[in-house]
Amino acid sequence: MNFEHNVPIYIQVTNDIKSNIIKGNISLGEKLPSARDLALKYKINPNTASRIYKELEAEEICYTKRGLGTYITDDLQMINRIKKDMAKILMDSFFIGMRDLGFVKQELMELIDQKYD
Amino acid sequence: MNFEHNVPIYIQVTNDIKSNIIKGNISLGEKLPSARDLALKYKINPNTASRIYKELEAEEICYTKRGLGTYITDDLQMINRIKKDMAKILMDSFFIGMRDLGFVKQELMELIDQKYD
Amino acid sequence: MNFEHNVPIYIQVTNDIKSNIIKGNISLGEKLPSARDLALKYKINPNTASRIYKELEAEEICYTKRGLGTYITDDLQMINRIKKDMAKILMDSFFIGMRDLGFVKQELMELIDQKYD
Amino acid sequence: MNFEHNVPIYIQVTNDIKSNIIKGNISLGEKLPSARDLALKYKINPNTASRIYKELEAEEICYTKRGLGTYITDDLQMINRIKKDMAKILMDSFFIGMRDLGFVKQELMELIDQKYD
DNA sequence: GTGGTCTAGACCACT
DNA sequence: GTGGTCTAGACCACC
Repeated sequence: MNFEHNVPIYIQVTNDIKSNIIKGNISLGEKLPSARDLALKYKINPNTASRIYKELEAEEICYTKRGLGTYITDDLQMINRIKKDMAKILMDSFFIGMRDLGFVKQELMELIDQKYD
Repeated sequence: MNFEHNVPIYIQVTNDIKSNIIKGNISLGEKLPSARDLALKYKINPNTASRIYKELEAEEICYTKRGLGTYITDDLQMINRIKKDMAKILMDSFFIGMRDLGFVKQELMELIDQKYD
Repeated sequence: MNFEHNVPIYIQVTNDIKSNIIKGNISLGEKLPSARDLALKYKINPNTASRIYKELEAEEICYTKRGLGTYITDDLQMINRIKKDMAKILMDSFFIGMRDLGFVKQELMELIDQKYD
Repeated sequence: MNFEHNVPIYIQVTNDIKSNIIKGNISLGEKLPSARDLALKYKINPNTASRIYKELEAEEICYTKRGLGTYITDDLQMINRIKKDMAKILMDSFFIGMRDLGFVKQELMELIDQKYD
């Protein structure tokens, strides 16, 4: 994974994991790699890896069994919730930003058409 | 203007000024307020105001006449350039983000429809 | 039994066993299940079960007969001792905590009244 | 401040700050010491101090102005909220614990009386 | 000067 | 072996 400058690594990895959950690459209830292994996988510091799991825990996406590891929540609604949340953030900044630039509905439709050609 | 947490004030004000240029609220060649007045207008620190003008100058959106003040470039193409640049940044993060969340073209079209109802 | 996150399982089970002794669900001199059976009963790791008996032994609440199993002490004063110890710990953290929050005697009395309605 | 063993320093300091807010030693809207100064005051590592402010932010007790410092929320209801939250945690563990030990209402009343003599 | 992030490494409790 | 906490120190962006 190549990290963007200007946006914290722990945010980028957190989002990557969330995307993988949404896309089904990671299943509900699944055990995540240990913080140390996650650090190796993404070539980051183990402390940063811990922070990522802490972040995911704060969002109730995973939980931790002491001494055993970190697991994805098996709450069925969680996936929809984070998909909705992440989409909302993306859409809000996009639509508000484009509106401020003077774009109207028709133009946005055309931009999407171009994008998918 | 209400500032977002987590995104630098100087970026937010810079974008606000750019939007106003694009929307025609600020005209080509127009004189901008002094850094001190800008600070009062946006209720920000004067140092931050200076930085905003530095930023706008670096992007060749305005220029300084010594002893007279800061003026918007009167280059007609500038407006299209910044509109295109800002739109590109918004679209890239939007489309990449939504694609990572598994959204496809059809769904994006529907979201726009909903948004404009 | 549902375990609290953030508090060690071995502490929670230890307290549960102590409570059962105090409430008379477990009698003086009674034989406790083997560590393996305790693990099954509470759905915990056998190592954790061993640790629980070690803990109880350290507090002189039970003792081990080699080859026979683990037995509750038949010291009559033990029950009062652990009841008093556990109550003291609960009360100290409660009273100190509530005092730090600015609660006074009268308010505590009222809270208890509400609690028992 | 003397720290308890077994409970994270950052939790203890967080609670200390919360108590001070509740008791009125810290006012709404007040600027908190910089993370570095907090570290000096409590004789802890600056990183631990940062973590404390992050914790308080997550609970919406304070917020941070970039480059300026950390400030107590000026939400009037915040004080009642955290007072209620902290009291609830204390009371739950107290009442459940005491009930498990077989104490009844009358006995709790008497214990409070003794405590305040 | 202020907070934010990241790395490095140590120690501990829990399973 | 697993996560949790803490220290130490560095670098950066922001005001």
